[in-house]
Amino acid sequence: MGKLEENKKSKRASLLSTAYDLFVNQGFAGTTIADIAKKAGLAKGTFYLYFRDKYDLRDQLVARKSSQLILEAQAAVSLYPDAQQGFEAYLLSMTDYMLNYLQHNKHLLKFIAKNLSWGIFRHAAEATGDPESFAEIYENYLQIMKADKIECEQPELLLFTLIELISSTGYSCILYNSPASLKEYLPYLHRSIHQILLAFTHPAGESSAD
Amino acid sequence: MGKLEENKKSKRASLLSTAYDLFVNQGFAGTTIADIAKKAGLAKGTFYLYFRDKYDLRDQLVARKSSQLILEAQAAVSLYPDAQQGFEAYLLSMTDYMLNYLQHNKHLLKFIAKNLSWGIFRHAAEATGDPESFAEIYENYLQIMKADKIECEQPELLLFTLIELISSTGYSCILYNSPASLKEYLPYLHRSIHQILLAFTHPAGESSAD
Amino acid sequence: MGKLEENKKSKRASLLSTAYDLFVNQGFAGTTIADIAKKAGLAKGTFYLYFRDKYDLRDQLVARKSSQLILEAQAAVSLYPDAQQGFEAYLLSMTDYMLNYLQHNKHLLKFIAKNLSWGIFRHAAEATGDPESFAEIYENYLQIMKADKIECEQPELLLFTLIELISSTGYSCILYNSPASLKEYLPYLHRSIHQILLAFTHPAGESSAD
Amino acid sequence: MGKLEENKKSKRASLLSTAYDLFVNQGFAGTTIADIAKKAGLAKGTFYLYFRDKYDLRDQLVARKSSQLILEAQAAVSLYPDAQQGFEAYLLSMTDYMLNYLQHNKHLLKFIAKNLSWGIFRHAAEATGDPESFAEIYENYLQIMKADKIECEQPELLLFTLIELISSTGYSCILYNSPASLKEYLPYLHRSIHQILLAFTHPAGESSAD
DNA sequence: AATGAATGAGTCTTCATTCAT
DNA sequence: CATGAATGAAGACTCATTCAT
Repeated sequence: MGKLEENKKSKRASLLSTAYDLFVNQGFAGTTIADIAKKAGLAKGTFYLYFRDKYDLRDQLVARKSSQLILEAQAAVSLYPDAQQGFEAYLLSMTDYMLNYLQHNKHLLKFIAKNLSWGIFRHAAEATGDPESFAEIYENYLQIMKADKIECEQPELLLFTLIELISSTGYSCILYNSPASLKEYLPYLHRSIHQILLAFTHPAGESSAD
Repeated sequence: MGKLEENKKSKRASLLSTAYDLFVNQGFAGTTIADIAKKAGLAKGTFYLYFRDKYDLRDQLVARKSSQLILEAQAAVSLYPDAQQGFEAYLLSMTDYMLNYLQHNKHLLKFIAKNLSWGIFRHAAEATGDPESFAEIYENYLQIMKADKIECEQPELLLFTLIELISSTGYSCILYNSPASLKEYLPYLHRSIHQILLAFTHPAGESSAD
Repeated sequence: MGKLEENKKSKRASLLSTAYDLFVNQGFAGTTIADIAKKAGLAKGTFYLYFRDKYDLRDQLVARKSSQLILEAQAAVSLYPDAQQGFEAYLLSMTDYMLNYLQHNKHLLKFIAKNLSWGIFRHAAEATGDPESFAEIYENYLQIMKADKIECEQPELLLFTLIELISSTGYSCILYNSPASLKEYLPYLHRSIHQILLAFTHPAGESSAD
Repeated sequence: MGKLEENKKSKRASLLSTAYDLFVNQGFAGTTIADIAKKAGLAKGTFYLYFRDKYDLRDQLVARKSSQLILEAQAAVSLYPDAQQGFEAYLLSMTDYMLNYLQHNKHLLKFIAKNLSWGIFRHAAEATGDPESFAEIYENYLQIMKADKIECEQPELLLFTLIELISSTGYSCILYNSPASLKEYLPYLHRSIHQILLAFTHPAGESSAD
């Protein structure tokens, strides 16, 4: 019983991770269900016991991988002394960590960026095997904001703005080196993030910036 | 001779506009070369006389449509009294115009956003039937900046940053109403743009902002 | 024990009637074992405890439904004053009753007609849950013939001829209105039946017809 | 040009005859498009250039084969001295010829009988490569009737009745020997045909029979 | 230059059946 | 007896691309 449940879970996980490998190496369109099933050591028909279709699998994967990346970044960054300096330092460290990671995993970047959208992210993150992911990410984020005594009326919109900016500019710089390499662009991205923070927050003890 | 040249041009244009209609209504994957050729009144094989393949066509189309939208926005906005107030006012007007337009042309938004990248944009814009488009857009932009006596070391990076931010957040708000509707998000987008400007420019007679 | 036996019987019956509903509504090929089992509240594997395969089920069903229709017709018709007038009147009433019924149950017609054959009919009718059906039908038929003092050397061949004629022409008229509607064709069918009777029987006190 | 047209026609014919062989030997469901194409020496995709789908092919085939059988029978029978004796003799000869033929081509019988219906017959026969077939058959039939000076108000319904009776009883007798072998049943079928003729016709110089 | 018939690899999906629990 | 997860063969159909005409 417990055995069976576990078995199912492991098969699902196997399918998921196998598919990820293939998507990332051969592209979404270039990967067939047969490929996935075969490499996962399952029958093709079994695939459809776990996912409605190829697209269902993709969306779950995008949300899952995005969450993982952010969570990993949060975990790694929490150890940086720099990142302890406050909310902004934390955000910049996160940005650097993630973009650096993506620069070394261009396939992941391609996969995520082409398919990610805030909606899918929230929805799928909630509807999936890791329903806690998004909540966890958001909790961490709020907590650090609070620890720094930052007032922000729309923390979600701020996060959204940052994620969209970072991922879309990162996509272009890393994948096409256009209009600049990541290295060249990063300072400007940092400054932009700094400024956007000002647009959304009332730093402790001050009135609205600008 | 001139006739023949014209003939070719008109066929190419026909293919392009037909393909756009179909991509926008049935999606890229849902549109076949046969569909395009038939609707354009040409034989399937003829398609390959004008485009290397389906992807070539798409990329040219994305660049073309993006340019058109921006050029149209520039033209329209140049008539606004508001937009005459300076560089920032101009950018905000442009933003409003384009997002409003996209909100009423969601298919265009979908098509552009999924496939647009700064690289493709620059490259294809240059390599295409309207080779002047990108240059023209950029010229206008620089001119207005100059007219407002704004100093900016990296005007291209600024433009890039703005376009990426606007299009990626717009995509989510318009198409998914997530995390907020466009109407709700717009004030924050405006503020973000304002702040990003500060990050990139030295307004006349001042030292670096922040 | 008796309980258990009953249980099995009821499951079998449930499978049978569920399958019939589905076959009739979605067609034989359009119905899966999974559909049947699910709707019957049983597991897929259980199906195979009761039927050898999908075809076994179908054949049993065809025979069962055909028998039911004829038995029902016999029962209904036995109450008609008309049908008391003799063997021919009885056959014509039966014909009308059945064709009328099938006209209002086209799905049944389709299902039966496509799959019925005298062989399956006899065999399956005997091998099935209602092994008496065919015998019962045939008994009734013989009895009425006898009551009318009709001599017939090959009553089974007569019945066969009539059933085949009625069902195949009925199929076409009802389902396709081709070459005529049932209403238009019925008079001719009646006449044909009348004539076929003459071909097979020696009405009391006469020598061979024609 | 003429070459190409011919080429297409021969491919279509090849597909048709190949499919027939396979359907008849492996059954309709047991034959795949791949089988057909391969055996016809064409690519799988080519099949779909000539037929909408498997069912389209089947229907055309059924109509074609039925027509061929009848036309062949008409041609063969026209040489019989017996068949010159009049309309009834002609019909009986036709019946014998066709049933005899089918007894030696049980696969054809199976294929035709399971799928034939008067509607498909007329429609497909008209819509197909041999648009004259049905018309031709019917012409012959009318002509012989006329030559024998037979009056018949509904010649089409008569033909329909006969075809349905002959094919459905033949099916059972030949394929299942049930309720009798063809040999045993044939005399009764003859008598039935004779009688049905009487039901539909006013033989020259007489009033309605019976 | 233009055509469109031909290709055939590739796609997703279905489903009867088995078997470990 | 009953289950339903797993199977995997099988199938129909698509379509970007090529090439002989």
